[in-house]
Amino acid sequence: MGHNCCSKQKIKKGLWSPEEDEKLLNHINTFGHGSWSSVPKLAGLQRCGKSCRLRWINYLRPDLKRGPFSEIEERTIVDVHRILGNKWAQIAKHLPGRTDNEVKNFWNSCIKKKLIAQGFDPNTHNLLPSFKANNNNNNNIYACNMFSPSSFFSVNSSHVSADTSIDILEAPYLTLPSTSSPHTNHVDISLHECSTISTYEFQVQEQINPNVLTESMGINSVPTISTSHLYPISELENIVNESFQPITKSTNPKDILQSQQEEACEVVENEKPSVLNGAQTNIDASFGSSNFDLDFMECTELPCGMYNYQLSPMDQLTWNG
DNA sequence: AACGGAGACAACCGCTCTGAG
DNA sequence: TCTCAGAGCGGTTGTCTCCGT
Repeated sequence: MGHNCCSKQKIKKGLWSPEEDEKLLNHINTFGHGSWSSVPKLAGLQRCGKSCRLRWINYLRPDLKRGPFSEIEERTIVDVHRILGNKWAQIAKHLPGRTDNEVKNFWNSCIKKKLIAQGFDPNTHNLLPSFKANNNNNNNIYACNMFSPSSFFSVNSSHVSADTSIDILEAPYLTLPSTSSPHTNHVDISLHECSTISTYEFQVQEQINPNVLTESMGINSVPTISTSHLYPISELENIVNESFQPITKSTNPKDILQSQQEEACEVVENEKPSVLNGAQTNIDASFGSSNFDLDFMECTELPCGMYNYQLSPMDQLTWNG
């Protein structure tokens, strides 16, 4: 199919010469681009309007930031991608001076490989099967799906017997337990949301409503929820079995992600105030040190973000260059 | 020095969306 | 409501550079 403008006339393709760049730049600086289809003719270029537009957006625009991506930008890309998928234009909106094309290239050439190297599926951000298999041999780390497809449930190893093995790999959401328990032979339980950036630690309280948690993340924020609860080790397996219940309606990753996004959107609309206040929920969220980007949340239809850079398991992984 | 592979980046292609008529 | 052109987006391909052999 292609675009008609190129087939109608003799159009140059391939890399742009400095002279062409100068012509386009001068024209747009003087007249603006107006209708892109008319730009080539007015600027004296043997290019199609589409090509001119692309050249301007990806290369000539004065507000572009050139050079390598910073670590923060990498984190941002990974985190937003985890929620939105290959929505490069949307992702790029959260990276001032970067274009969708640039983000896309960076993802394909760099981040994707890093994620794979760390055992994550770059499409779903879930653990790769081989990586899961390895973790199944580790009794102290359990992976599950929460809002993010890639999450870790970890148990303090100093308290857990070697035969405590609960496979909750396929649980798409985390449901907090509603039962209270006697406080003997306690172990500490913490829940670490394991993306490349995020760590969640949920506090389980006595009368907690067993609502599905769909707390999500934001960009450039360092909010923390430092929480813990004590359970008797004898009940650990029961607690986990009760607490991590798959409620997925589809095993298709796309369906799961979509439903998660829709649910996240509902949380934004309905529960953001209560989550932020911590008054009507049993989660005590602290945003004291956060520069959480609410614009981002609204724009990407996400609920409030809660994660901690320092504690993220993925942060402890090395990004092989 | 020549060659080939890998990586990074630029640009194109094909499709969808949107707004005007 | 339909059609069409323009704009925008994501996937893919092309090109260049670097590096190892």
